[in-house]
Amino acid sequence: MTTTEAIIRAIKAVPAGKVASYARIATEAGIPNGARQVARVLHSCSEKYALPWWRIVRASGEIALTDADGGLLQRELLLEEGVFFKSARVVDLEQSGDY
DNA sequence: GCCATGGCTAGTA
DNA sequence: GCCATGGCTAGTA
Repeated sequence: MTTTEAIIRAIKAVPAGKVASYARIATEAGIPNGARQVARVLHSCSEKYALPWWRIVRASGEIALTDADGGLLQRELLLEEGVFFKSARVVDLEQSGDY
């Protein structure tokens, strides 16, 4: 299994209504400091592998994408799943983080 | 705001 | 070199 495959599996394992950080996914995939690999996979493989890309946010809970770039859509998708927000672009990790 | 981090890939030799 | 990061620090209010 390649690291990319491991990352894909880790992303798919995040349940609806929850979010995970890039670092968390990287750790799950066995790449302790591989947050940027997760970013790369999301960028290039989301469509092909039907990844729940909207469930991945920054370690702070903040949505990484700009509103114009998809951040607005991400917020909508998360709200539909019942994810709690602390502010417009920041997920409440106490309630909706980890799993 | 800076910069270390790590695997992939386009593009050169 | 790229990438949808992360953690720490300086420096402002």
